Amino acid sequence: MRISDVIEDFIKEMLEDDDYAVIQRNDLAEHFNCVPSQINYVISTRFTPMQGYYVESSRGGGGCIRIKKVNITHSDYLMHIINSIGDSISAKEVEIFVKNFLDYDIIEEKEARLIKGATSDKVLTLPKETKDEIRAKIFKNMLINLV
Amino acid sequence: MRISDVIEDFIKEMLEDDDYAVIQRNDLAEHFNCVPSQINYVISTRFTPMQGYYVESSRGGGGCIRIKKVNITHSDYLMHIINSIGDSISAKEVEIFVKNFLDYDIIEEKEARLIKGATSDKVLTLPKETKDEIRAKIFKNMLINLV
DNA sequence: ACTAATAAAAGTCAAAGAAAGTCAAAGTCA
DNA sequence: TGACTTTGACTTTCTTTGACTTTTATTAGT
Repeated sequence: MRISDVIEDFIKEMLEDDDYAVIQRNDLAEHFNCVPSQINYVISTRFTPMQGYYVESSRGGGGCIRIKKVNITHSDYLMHIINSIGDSISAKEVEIFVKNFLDYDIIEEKEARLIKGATSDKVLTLPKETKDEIRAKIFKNMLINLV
Repeated sequence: MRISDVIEDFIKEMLEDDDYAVIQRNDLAEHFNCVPSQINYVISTRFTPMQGYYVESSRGGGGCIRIKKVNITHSDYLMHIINSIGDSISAKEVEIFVKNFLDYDIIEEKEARLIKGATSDKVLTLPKETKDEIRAKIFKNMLINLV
């Protein structure tokens, strides 16, 4: 298992007990025996606003990073996602969304496979830009049907 | 015995014990003394969705390939449908299929909505022929992932 | 009490490293 | 000879690492 995944899980466990996960970057890095910037990497790839997290931090003595999971209803969350998706989206981005939907129990395994199946690169045999645009339309329209 | 068959058996044995077979391409290749891309060959010829497998992978440090055997329930019927669909299909035809699937309890309401959402005319904003071709690909790939 | 210097955080960014993916040429076998 | 298999060079994606920067708190000197 990747160190990034371990750190991700660690933070998510903290969030199960508490509303906020408050961490000190250097301590956490030392705890997991990695460089401090690895923590930034984890946060910027796994705790983004798109993924439903709110992150604050302060520097200097006693500085720390505060991570909060914003909890809204499933349908609000979906609407928020739908509105935030632009005219174009990559297969990878769809996958990240789907993973989150699964994590939040918004969809089930089978539905996840349907979404990925409908938006996969294999299937959308079109020039790059058209492909990402059509994918965005398909994805959004599927989500609307889940709300 | 071909090396591909040996690798195939090896993976299938893993799947007997576990739900998922998680492999690292390079390790496995080294283990069987072949080039890494041989693993891709095995997967793409013996572990396709049509054959009842679901494969995911991730690149980069710690990357791996996850292979899952999906439980095929209505597979015969679905396979028959998938094979009978040509290279092109209209939205209307998809709807008829979906209605039948619902009648026969092969899919659920939500899944039906996802399929229709992904294949609707308003979403596939492409020239007529391309549209019906892409729709056929999407529809078939969704069905494959439904088994 | 008020600076100035120092220390203690966190942030940034790009290079290096570690996987997996692709594709086409070459080989094999019925 | 045609379909399947093997091979390998090249590509793409993601993670890890580390040097350098910025911000903030603390402390020492007046």
